Amino acid sequence: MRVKDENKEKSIREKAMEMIVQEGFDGLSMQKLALAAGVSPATIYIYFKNRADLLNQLFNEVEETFTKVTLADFSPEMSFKEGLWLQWKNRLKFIIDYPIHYRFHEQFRNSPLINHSDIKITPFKENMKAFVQHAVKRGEMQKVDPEIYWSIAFGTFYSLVRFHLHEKSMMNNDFKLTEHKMRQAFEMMIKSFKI
Amino acid sequence: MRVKDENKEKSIREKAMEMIVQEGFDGLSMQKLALAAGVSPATIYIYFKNRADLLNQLFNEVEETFTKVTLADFSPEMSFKEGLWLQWKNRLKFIIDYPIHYRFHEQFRNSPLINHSDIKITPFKENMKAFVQHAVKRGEMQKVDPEIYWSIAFGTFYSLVRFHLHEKSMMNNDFKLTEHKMRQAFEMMIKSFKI
DNA sequence: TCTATAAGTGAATGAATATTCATTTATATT
DNA sequence: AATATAAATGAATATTCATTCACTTATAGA
Repeated sequence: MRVKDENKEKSIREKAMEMIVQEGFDGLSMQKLALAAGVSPATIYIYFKNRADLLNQLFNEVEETFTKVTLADFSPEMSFKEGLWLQWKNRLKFIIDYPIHYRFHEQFRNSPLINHSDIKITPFKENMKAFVQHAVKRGEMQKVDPEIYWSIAFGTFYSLVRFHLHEKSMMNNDFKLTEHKMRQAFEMMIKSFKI
Repeated sequence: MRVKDENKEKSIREKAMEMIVQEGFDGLSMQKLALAAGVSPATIYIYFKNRADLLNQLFNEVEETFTKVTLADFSPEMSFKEGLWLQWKNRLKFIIDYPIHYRFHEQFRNSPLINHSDIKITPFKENMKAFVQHAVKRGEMQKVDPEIYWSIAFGTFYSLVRFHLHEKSMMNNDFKLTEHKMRQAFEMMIKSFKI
């Protein structure tokens, strides 16, 4: 039998994400996508059940990559400060290495599509839960509702990223959120957790 | 001459926002909108130049309301802590009083449409700039790049809101981010600014 | 080399899309 | 009451849409 050309699927996935990032969800039509990916419209339906399935698969792909990058070198036993800083660095790495993934993800999670989608659960939450439990046990932080320290630790980070994305264009490669500035923000933020 | 029926425009605006919040940008078609608003498709084009103009006008309307609510009772001369807390309360009020506006705004600002739109400048930034200048002069906070304290102060807030929106449904009226919990997060967050 | 089979296709389908236009309707002014 | 005028309309237009289908192509195993 004829063998599957993996470049085809990859091309479809890549172009789809690019189109969505550049033109939004209503900018993605199957025919335009097929054209951009150098493929027949019908071919898309070999790899994806339909348009919604394509979007869901893209989202899951992004989540997978995100989890992989973010958890690199991370261990729940790390000290609170060290672990959080690694998370910041990893997340920034993801944003820089996969800018289109990142923008697609931001767009998707703020859209109502997220409700209709069947998203896989990432191993992420459990990891972070254990991380905090260790930190509390060691007395490195107060015991408060998880959403509170989450919000301080990552809300600050993403807001910082956002500021840099809005001023300059990440796409034009002038996305320079220096480690120095990140560290400065981090050192201030981390004071929140002083007991 | 025949007089303009203001209910018609209001209905179009409201239904459009609802549809976008519920189904996303590609869920908004002019014909469905006309049907929902109880109006002929052609009527929409009396009030809006085209689809893009409609979206932009909606966004500007939201920004206007947002600015009004957020700056209520606010003065740049307030102490840093007091002023920030008022901002948190005002922003929460906006989210609770105008849930659809809020969700529309979140969706819009994360979409590529934001680049093509001609958005009016809000009096917001200048207000906040003055606010921080006063605080620095009074020695209530360190002098750092604005994006840093912005990120800590509001990144934390919006992240907290987001947590509550994802768990429960704001639409179902069980959006209960209590002032107590907000205050708890605020007290931790504000420690970042201790000199 | 032949064959079975899944990959891949271009053209077609009917539904939905944004926008326009000739026409009707309501009202402020005369 | 008559008129001028802009609001409002329903139907029509030409595109574009997601998806399907009958067909062709490539290749693994015989």
